[in-house]
Amino acid sequence: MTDQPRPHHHGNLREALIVAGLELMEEGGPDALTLRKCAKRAGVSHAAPAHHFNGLPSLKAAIVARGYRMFAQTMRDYRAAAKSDPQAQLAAICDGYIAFSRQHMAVFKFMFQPHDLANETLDKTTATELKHESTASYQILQQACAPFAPEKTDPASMEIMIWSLVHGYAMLFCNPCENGLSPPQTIPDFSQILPKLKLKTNSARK
Amino acid sequence: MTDQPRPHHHGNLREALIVAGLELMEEGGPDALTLRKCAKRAGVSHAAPAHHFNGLPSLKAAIVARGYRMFAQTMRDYRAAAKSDPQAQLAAICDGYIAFSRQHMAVFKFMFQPHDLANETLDKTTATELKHESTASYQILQQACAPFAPEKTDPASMEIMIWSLVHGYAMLFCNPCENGLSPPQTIPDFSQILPKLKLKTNSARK
DNA sequence: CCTTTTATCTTGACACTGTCAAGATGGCTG
DNA sequence: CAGCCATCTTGACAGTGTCAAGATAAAAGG
Repeated sequence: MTDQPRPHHHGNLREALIVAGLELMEEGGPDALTLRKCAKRAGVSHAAPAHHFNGLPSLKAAIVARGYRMFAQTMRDYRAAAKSDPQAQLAAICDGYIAFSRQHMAVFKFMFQPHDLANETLDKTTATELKHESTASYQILQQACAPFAPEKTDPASMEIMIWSLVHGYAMLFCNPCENGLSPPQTIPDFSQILPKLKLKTNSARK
Repeated sequence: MTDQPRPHHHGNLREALIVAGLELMEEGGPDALTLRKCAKRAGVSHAAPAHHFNGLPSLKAAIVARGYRMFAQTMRDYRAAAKSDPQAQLAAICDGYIAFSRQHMAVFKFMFQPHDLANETLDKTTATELKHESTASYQILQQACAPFAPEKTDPASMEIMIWSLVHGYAMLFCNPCENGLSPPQTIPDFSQILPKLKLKTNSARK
């Protein structure tokens, strides 16, 4: 009942601002993300965020980093629930990839939307956070692709092919089908597309 | 010499605003695109654009539409310079796709970045323009993919697979390799990736 | 030729944004 | 207890999109 509205020290403002930003984006699209609105939603003055993020781009980067964390976790969950053979593992990760893009479309769009950030204008915490979470996500995909890289070839080639495929596919659903390169009528399920690659494990013969 | 600065009637303000917007975006990134700056660059008062675009989203949509036009033209040029067999035609279109994404990276990123637009807030001219140019682009890809769709299957399946692949690949280069899902070291050329699909024409046997 | 209409642009204003500077608050270390 | 320092507030500024009202000039109609 002691309703002192603001204890002056929020306690965990940085975190609160990130989740406020996520909420705002899910509710009103990317342009609804605003420093002042985040501050208000966190119950804090309009200039408070400046002490945790060196500007709006840094807050955006932190949100993207948070998105990567959720993204990686989704893929891990799907992977854990699948069989252990390489095909099933890769398919599971792709399913997780696409599932995340549907469930958290706003964040997903925002994550892979090319911002002006990534410059050196980010505060160090956010920059390292972003780097860490994004490489963690990529490594999950990388591990799943490794069994399919033909011997004597750069595994990156296979990674990029699969990554391109699933990412491009996920991106197709991000536009409301009215503008942009909207595909014709119905889009086949990804489970019908991945097998077209006819992937073979490199150690299957051994 | 009769330097009357503004003839009050610009003559072709809509067009001038679009190219101004394209320039601004190439120079300073997506966030540098501003109604007022476009107006100033076109030599016009800050509220003039409102008479040609019903708000900033519409101007953005018009710029995207212009991007699609250049995009389609690039693919047509590449296609025209290639051999006439289906493999070469498809490869050429993919090369054009990727070439455009490199040469006009700012616009390319902007085109495929999910905006809040596409809503019904667009003025009719811009909306139909956008729809027209984007479907024209997709049809080019569609035609090139058609020969490879296995009979008795929905050709959309093959289109989407190839589209996903080339689009995802092109997207990989849009981030300055510091943030986002940056791939490891070196990225193989797309000419090494497309053949992995081992595409066969459906009428080759006939 | 003159008048009326209409498209086009200007001016001014408003609320909102990000960002900076300066001060207030309160927990922490010494 | 004193002082420090991270944290937050207040106030201000330039820049933004958007709206309303008026000015301008080209076109249309007699």
